[in-house]
Parts: sequence; C-alpha cells; structure tokens
Amino acid sequence: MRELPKVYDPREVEKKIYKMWTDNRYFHAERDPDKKPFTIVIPPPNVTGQLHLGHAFDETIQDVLIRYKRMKGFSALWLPGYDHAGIATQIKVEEKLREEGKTRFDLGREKFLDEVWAWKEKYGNRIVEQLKTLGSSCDWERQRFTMDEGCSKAVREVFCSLYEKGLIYKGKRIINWCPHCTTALSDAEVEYQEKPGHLWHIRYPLSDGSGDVVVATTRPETMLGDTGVAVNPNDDRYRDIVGKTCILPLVNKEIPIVADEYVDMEFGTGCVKMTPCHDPNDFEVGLRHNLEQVLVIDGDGKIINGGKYNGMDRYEAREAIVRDLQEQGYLVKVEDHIHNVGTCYRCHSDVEPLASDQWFVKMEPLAREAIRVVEDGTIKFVPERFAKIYLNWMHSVRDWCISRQLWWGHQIPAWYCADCGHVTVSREDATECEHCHSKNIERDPDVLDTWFSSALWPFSTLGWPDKTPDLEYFYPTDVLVTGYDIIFFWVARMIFSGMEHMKKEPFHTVLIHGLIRDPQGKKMSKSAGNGVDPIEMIDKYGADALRFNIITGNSPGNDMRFYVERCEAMRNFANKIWNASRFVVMNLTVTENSLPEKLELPDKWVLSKLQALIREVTDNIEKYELGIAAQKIYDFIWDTYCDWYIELTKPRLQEGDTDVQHVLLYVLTEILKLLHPFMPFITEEIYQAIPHSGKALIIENYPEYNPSLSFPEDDSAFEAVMEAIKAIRSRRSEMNVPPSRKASLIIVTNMADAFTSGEAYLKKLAYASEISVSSSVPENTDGMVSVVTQSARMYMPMNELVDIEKERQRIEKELQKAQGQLQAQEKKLANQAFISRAPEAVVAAEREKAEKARALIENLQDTLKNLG
RNA sequence: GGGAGUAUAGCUCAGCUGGUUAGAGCGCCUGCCUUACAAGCAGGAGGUCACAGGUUCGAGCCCUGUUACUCCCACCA
Repeated sequence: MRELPKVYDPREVEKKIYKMWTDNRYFHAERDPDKKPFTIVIPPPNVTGQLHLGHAFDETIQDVLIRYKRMKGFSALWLPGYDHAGIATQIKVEEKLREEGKTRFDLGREKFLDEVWAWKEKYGNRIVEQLKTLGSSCDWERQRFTMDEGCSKAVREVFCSLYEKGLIYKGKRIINWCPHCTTALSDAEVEYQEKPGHLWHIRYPLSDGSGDVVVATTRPETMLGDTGVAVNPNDDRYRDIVGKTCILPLVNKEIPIVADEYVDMEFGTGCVKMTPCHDPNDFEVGLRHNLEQVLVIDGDGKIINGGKYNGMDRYEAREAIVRDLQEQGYLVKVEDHIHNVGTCYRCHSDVEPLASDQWFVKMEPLAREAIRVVEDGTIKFVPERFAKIYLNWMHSVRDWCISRQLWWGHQIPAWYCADCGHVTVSREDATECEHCHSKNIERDPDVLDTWFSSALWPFSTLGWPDKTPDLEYFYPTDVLVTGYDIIFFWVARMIFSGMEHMKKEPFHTVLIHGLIRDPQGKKMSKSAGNGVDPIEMIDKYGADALRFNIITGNSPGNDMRFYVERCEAMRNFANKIWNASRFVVMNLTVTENSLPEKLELPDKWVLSKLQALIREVTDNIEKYELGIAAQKIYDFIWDTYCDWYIELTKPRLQEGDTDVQHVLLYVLTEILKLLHPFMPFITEEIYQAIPHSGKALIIENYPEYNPSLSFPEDDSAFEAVMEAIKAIRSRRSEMNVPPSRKASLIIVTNMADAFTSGEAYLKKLAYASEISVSSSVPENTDGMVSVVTQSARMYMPMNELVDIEKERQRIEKELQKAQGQLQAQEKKLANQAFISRAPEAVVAAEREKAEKARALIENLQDTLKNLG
C-alpha cells in the first residue's frame, strides 16, 4: 500500500499504466483451450489518418467489451489494424506532389508507390499511438494492414475464386466516375445532394422539316452525346413522330426518335434526349433500341468528341452550349429545378455517370446467403432496426464495381493477351497467356476498391487462406462495432464474404452506434472547423473522462452531441473516485482484502446495494447497454459509496474499528473492478495502490452476483434510518440552522433496534448532540421541532427557532399530502380489476406503499396531537 | 416515391421487456471551507413526457392519426 498523491494527474498516470499493461503483455490473447475465445476485429482506421471523435467512440465501445470479457475469463482478442484507404491516401500523396510541382505520372507507377509507402511509414504510426492514448487494449502483436502480405494473399485468392465461379466479371456499364479522383466508384461511394439547378427545354427540329420535338434536360452539355430521342409508346401527342429522325442542334447530326416505356409522359415535355454514355437509364434504352454510344465527357470532366467544345470543362461547356442554343434559337425555355446530384464520398466533386469498362462482383448469388443469416437471426443487429436497413439494401443491391483507376491498392490480378485477347486471372503473377502461351501479355493497371480488402478483414487478419490455429480458434469473431454510416460499405460486404469464403458468419452481433456531432448537432468536419480533437480532450481531462463522456448519455444507435462540459464533469467524477480512494488509503491499517465476520447495519446495507449493482451492470453489459451500466456505476460510487457509506464509516474509523476498514476496502475493490472496463487507467492506478491479491486489475475477475452478501431486511432497516437523516437535514435547512449548531434528538419509533444501532450515524449526519430512542413521546414538546417519517417521530429542542403555529401548519400540510397519496393508493387497491389482473408483486408493492403511507399519517397525526 | 429516427426540466440527454412521487449532467436559488474531494457537501426550485384519439386494472413507454425536425434509400430526364 502506498500513499496516493493529493491531486490526480491523468497524464502521468495513464502513460505509466499503459506501459505496465503492455510490458506484461496483458492485451495478448493466447489460444487457450480452457478458455472461450472472444474476438473483435477493429474497424481498420485509415493508415494515414488521425484519430477523431468517431474513432474514439467506436474504440471505447470495443475496449469496454474486450476488457469486460477478459475479466470474465474469456481469451479476449481485440485485433488491431489499418486500412490502406486507396483513394484517400493516394489523394494526399498526390497533393503533396502537386506542392512540389509534380504529378504521379511524372514519377511513374513504381516510384509513386514508393512515395506512398514512405508516406504510410511516416504517418502510419500516428494513429497507433493515438489508439494507445485512448487506452485501447488491442493485441498489438497481431497488428495487421490491409496491404500486408497476408491480406494481399487473401485478396488474390478471393478475386481468383470469385472469377472462377463466374462471380467476378468485366464489362462495359454506366458507372459513377469522379473526375477529381479520376476513378470509377461503386454505388455506395456516391452521396446524393439536393442542389438547385435548371430544366432547359431544347428544340430538336425534325429531319423532314415537319416540325420539331422539345426535350427537357438538367444537363444540356450531355446533348453532344445524344444519339436519340425517346417518347412513351402510349403518348398520343408523339405517336406520329416515332420512327422519324431529328437533327441534333449544334452537332448537326441526325438521330432517331424511338418509343420506350421508360419515358414518363407527365414529366417535362414527354420527350427525352438519350445520352447512352452518360446516363444509366439512357444506357439501357440505348441497348434496347441499338442507339449509338458516344462518350463526350472524359475522365477529367472535359469534353471530347464534341467539336468546338472539346477540351472545355463540363460546366464551362454547359454555359457555352446554352449560350449557343439561345443564340441559334433552339432554347425554348428555362425553368428552375431542384435535382439530386451525385457527389464523391471522398472529395465531394460532382460524380459523372459514364460508360466504362470495369470489373464487377455479381451480387445476386452472394446476397442470398447474406440475407438469410440476418433474416434467420444468425447475425443480430443491435439495435435491431438496423437489420431492416441492411436487408433493404441487400435485397436491392446491384453489382459491385470493384476496379479503381488508382495506383495505391491491390492491383487486379488479370493479364490481357495482346495476341489472342484472352484474359488470364491468376493467383501467381502470370508470365504467359494461359490460353495461347504468348508472352505478349500486359497486367490490368487498375487496383481494387479499398472495401474489397476490408470485406475480408475478419478472416484475412487471422491467417486465411491458410488454415492457421488462430483462424481455427478465434473465427468466427463475436461482435462487430461500427457506425451506421458504414453498414453498406463494410458490414454488408463482410457478411457475404464470410458466408462465401468461410461458409460461416464472420460475427454473431453487429453493434451499431451513432455519430458524434458538434454542440449544434452538425456533423463534425475539417472543412467546417467544428471538429474536436480527442487527443486534446485526453490531454486536458484524461482518457478516462473522455471515454466516460462518450459512453454515457446516449442511447444505442443514436447520434450524440459532444460537450466539453461533460468531459469536465467526468473529470470531476474521476477525481471523486481518486479522493474516495485516498480517504480509504489514509485510514487503512489492515493489509488484507477480506470481509469481517461481524457486519454492522450500514455494512450490510452497502453490500446489499453492491450486489444489486453487480447484477444490473452485468445484465446491462451483456445486452450492450453500456451507457446504462456506466451510469449505474457512477451513481453507486458517487451517491451510495461516497456520499453515504464513507460518511457513515467516519465515526467507526475514529474509534479504530478495523472491521469497517475491511468493508471499505472490499467495496472499493469491487467498484474498481466494475468500473475498470469504462475507466481503465484510474481504476488500475488505485488498485495498484491498495492492498490487492492479483497482479493487475485488468486481469482480475469481474464481480459476480453473490446472494449471500445481500441482506434485504437490514437493507430496508437502514433505509429507515437514512430517511430520518434526510428528513432532519431538510428540516434544519428550511430553518437555516447551520451544521455547527447541534441539537439533541428524541426518537419515537417501533424500530428501536435500527435507530439504536444507527445512533452514531444520526449524530454525525443529522448533526445531533445526543440521542435518545424511546417508545413514548416526551411529556413536554414545547420548543421542539418535530420531524416525521414513516418509521419515526423525532423531536429536536430548538427553542427560539420554534413557532408552534408554523409547526402545526407545516405538519398539517404534510399530513394532507400523505392523505392524498394514501387515497390514491386505496382507490387502486379497491379496484377489483387491478387486484385480479395485475401481477402479484405489483399488488404487494402497492399494499406495502399504502402501509407506509398509513404509518406516516399516523405519526403525523400523533405529532399534531402532541403539539397541544 | 419508399423506409427509418427523434420530440421528456432553462440547455444536452437517460428512462432497459408498460407497474412508485418521471431521473442525470450543466445552469439556477439557499446554506456550508463538516479533518477524501470547493473539480466538494447539504437543502431546494423547475416537467399537462409534441398534439389528438385508442388499447389496458395501469401508458413517457404499446396501437392509430396529426404536426415539426433529422437521416437513409430510390433517382422523372
């Protein structure tokens, strides 16, 4: 046992404690056949990213679960790692190059990748350090990276096996293209934003000179790629012109007018220009009617195949085209129109839909199992409602575009033969065409979507495709913790990947949390400048305070606002525990943590409360109600332990009672264990400073409910004493009597035992000078203040402070209130329907309440009588 | 167009399967440096649980409708 310093300094303590944990390898999970495994794989943060509050939220939840399970005797593995984050990382390195006046093409692929790896080495460690600062008990010995050798092997295996099964194919489709990132994106990577725009009505003259058609468009620049006009076959207005051709203005090209059900007669003019290369619907219509495909916007968002507009940016071209149309008399009218524009989830540029040759994963066959395991409950979402969101998406999922026109990532293992055109897809790097054995082959330059490798994370990190002991022991993992914003990106893809490649669900529970927002409820972002740096918060208030702030005060799946003030409050809580512990240490002469044979009333009371807490907290954690569990521990520590129990021990400690020391120490230790998953640092630090049997709190056993330490009768007996104390305090406060003015106390009660053994506590907490417990009322109550509870009538001589008339009024008021309450209770109990239909326990509780109300009323009436 | 969420004290939010007098933090008022803690202690004020119906012995919680705000999906050019 050692002295605790007067002020708790989280900065110093946290560093020291974390080192102690890692030095002793407490985070390392062994494959112990005698233990059950409990596994969480971390949602891999961007390797070059920085920890933000979203991570802090996510990691804290995982750390609480892992620490809890570790203490519950599981071999708890929290597997850490990082994502190469293809687009995000490549953009950052390209930005750096741009500052040096270079592009990636100046360097060439190989040198550029060297640059990215160097970048990764430089910044890849920062986030690791930040995770450690937060207290994350990850098994760092198993740290992985989505582009390390093992993960690369897994990616290669998956790509090849899906290709062999016909579940990966290459084809020309309309895909989402980001002109800024210059790559294709998947549907999930497009965010739609409502933006104000216009609806331009443009006149296309009929070739035969018999009139014209007017089309409406939100994107006039795409007219350069128009290869037809479509109308609805049931539209009487246009029946005559179907089959005719019209002249595309500016381009001066003859294009057909076709009839297709796709066209909505109600919208615009009922005539739609068809741009097969830049609109998914037009693409489909074009295929049905054999329309020509003309690509007019290239990968940089510039016009091609557009005559005089070539080389213009798409928005520049829009202005020019509208101007020209107007000048030449083709523009009929312009309307304001709000429409949804797709934007890139990484850079927020407007996405350009364009026809392109890309690799896809065929989703329908994979989705089937992914749907089944969620529908049949093999995988549960917490909260449940997210299962619906997942299923909706999975039911209507389209093929997944997985090729990216980037250099940073897993290069697609496909080689094209220049001689026979065959595509060789291979687990080993190909040296010749597998079909014609020509050496004249070239590898596909594209890389895979970052999420392709993340999808394999739960098993690639455990060694798959090799049959490793880790995979055998730790897979399937248990809980996957993440925000609702990446259910589609990641969770969905892990589920179908796990089912396809492991034939086993990757986890049984998906624990979904919300987003952390700023105090105004806005999303935190770098550009808005409203972000809060968790590291700064840790520095100021301690990791424990930040963790506790984040874990409490929100309900599962809901967003939460972040308040610095709450960090302060939690810092205060940490300090409260610290000082309570200091108090215990200062008063400790015993060196062993054990319970005495003889327990006094408050001891039994606090132990009973502790048992109830243990049961509830464990229940809550098992149901992933971490915030509720944390709140209950908070309340117990502050209210039950500090404000009541410690105060109650003071008289006994002064008398040199060592039994009470034991109880103090015992309860404190149990509290530390309960709290440890939430506030790991301060609890460990205190544990190390008090007498303890184990080596470290982190590997202690989590408290178990023990009914032999629950004493319901003593519990309620002591509650009666507490009630008396509270009533006296309240009375004194109303009368502005300072604690320094003690008063003698006469207690009339039929619970003499409880009040007699509680004398010392009444003296201390109710500021009594001397106490007499009797069964009869004093003869003369003049000049006495009366305080009444259900179990006692108490008198305090206060002489000059007492006004009989006011006393009478006050007690009459209390009496009235109590009678009102009793009336309500009696009414309820007189209700035959209630008696017969409500559960017995509820009725019994109601009867007890009525009893108590009657007791209180009786006491009040007697007191009134005695006033004379 | 489809789906989901939220509405509880001045502010931010809890309230777990319907069962006391609806809670916490911050803020506010009163009194205390009571030898662990003023980052504290004691006492207190403050709520027709969005609105209207319904189910039930009993509703903040369940059902229906309304209003307001938020989000996701779809993408009529």
